Amino acid sequence: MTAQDSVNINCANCQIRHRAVCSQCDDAELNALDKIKYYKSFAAGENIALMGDEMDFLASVVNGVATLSQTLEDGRTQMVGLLLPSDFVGRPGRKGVIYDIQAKTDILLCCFRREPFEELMVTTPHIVQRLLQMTLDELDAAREWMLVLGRKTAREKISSFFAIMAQRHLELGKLSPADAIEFDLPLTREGMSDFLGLTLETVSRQISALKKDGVIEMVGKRHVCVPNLQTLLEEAGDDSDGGILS
Amino acid sequence: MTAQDSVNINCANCQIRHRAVCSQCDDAELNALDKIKYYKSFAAGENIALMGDEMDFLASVVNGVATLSQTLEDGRTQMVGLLLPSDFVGRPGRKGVIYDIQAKTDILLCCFRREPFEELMVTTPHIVQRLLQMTLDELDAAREWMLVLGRKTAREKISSFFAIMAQRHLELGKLSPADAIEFDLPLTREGMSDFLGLTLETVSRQISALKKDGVIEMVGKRHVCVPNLQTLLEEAGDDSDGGILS
DNA sequence: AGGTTTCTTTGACCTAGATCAAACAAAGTG
DNA sequence: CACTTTGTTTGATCTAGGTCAAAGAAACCT
Repeated sequence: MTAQDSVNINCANCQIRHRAVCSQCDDAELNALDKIKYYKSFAAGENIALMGDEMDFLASVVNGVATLSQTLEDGRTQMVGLLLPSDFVGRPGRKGVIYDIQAKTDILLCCFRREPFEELMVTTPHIVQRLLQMTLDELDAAREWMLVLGRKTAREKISSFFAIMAQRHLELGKLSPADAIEFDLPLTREGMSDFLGLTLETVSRQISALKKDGVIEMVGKRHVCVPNLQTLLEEAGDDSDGGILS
Repeated sequence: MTAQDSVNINCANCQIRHRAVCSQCDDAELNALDKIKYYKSFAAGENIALMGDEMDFLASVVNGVATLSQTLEDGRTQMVGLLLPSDFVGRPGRKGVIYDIQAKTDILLCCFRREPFEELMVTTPHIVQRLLQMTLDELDAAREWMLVLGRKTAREKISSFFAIMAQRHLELGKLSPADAIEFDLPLTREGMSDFLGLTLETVSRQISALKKDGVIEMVGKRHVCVPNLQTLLEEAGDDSDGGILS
């Protein structure tokens, strides 16, 4: 199932070229990155790395979805990051992995060998600068999520999650904000519960409730339609601006 | 009350010199920073900046404690950052403030004028590199905190908070890990409740419970003594390693 | 010293969401 | 195609932590 082969991408026509860690690089810098990169794919459900592992590469998500999560001894788990296309995987300067990193869909990574990448970081300011921007965005997103986890109700949590997915979709897509937005959920009910600090039963119940109230429509169990983003944002308590989450 | 005057610090004998954003700078770079810096102090309770403000400086906390927090329309608030000495304040590249930043104790900031600082970031890799490290640390801390907010019980939350404060104190101080650790809480019960996603009543009750169970001792309402860090860590559910939080 | 104001503790009660349980639905397997 | 596995929904019940209320206890006035 790992479509590890038949990968045929070059930076010039790469879909994440303008958002990823390489987005501020000039041709020479891109060339240097190209020399140390390789593609690697994982099937849905596969672990990319587990807590305690050593990871000898850093990577950009080209397509697909992965998650970062932490688990307590008794099994309670909290997702702490959702990695979407163009997001960066791994921490420069630290081989040891401190989260479980799991592919939630089939996923393709553009991997950089750690050693040479870290050397490039010293000599190539554009990479460090972009990485800093991306990390600051992730930090803002994490803080936005702390508000959700700490203070929102179950209904607001679910609404916030849908709102983020919808807005992500808006950014990437070509839709106008007034249109209905449709997308597939990248997570199961359990995945959402781990993201939101809820049980999967509560997730299911709240989705049913939002459906009943016409805030969302569902086609099957994974496909969501948001007829009115503003309504959803109000349910999320975000109101005016809408959450950030990079 | 603002001890704005009588500030007499130079980088050579600055207490946060080895941890702050300037810690990797050589003499020339430090000199450049020195030219664009000034000190500014705030009294306990004073707002350093509010959401929506424009901040025309970036800064390092020299001493004292400040918090970042977010508030929903109906007043529910969640603290999303605790700024301690050497921590960086403000986001390079974005003037607009998206959190409320409040001094919780009297605090002294080493401020850099935004424009020249951002120019220095382009020409001085050591600054960007250090800022990236610090931001990655903050991101790890934020993620650690997401686990606390999303999955821990009230008792575990309070224990986690005390554990972090205790460990912070260990790092800075000269104590051996086996000793009893003493420190002052930088937050009121309400402050802790905003940090932990609890009500202040629950915070108070859980502190009483931990006291009764001998996990902590209190002298007055602000001074904490942790006779055995390991016990506290077990209460926090962190067990083995203990939370990160930069 | 008396009087505010701010912070903290404790009690009584209630509710949002967890837990336990069961049925259902879809997808993969031999 | 029956059969297991995995994910989802819904119901019944329970409980951790929230809410409401009131009484301390410091700190800060004047």
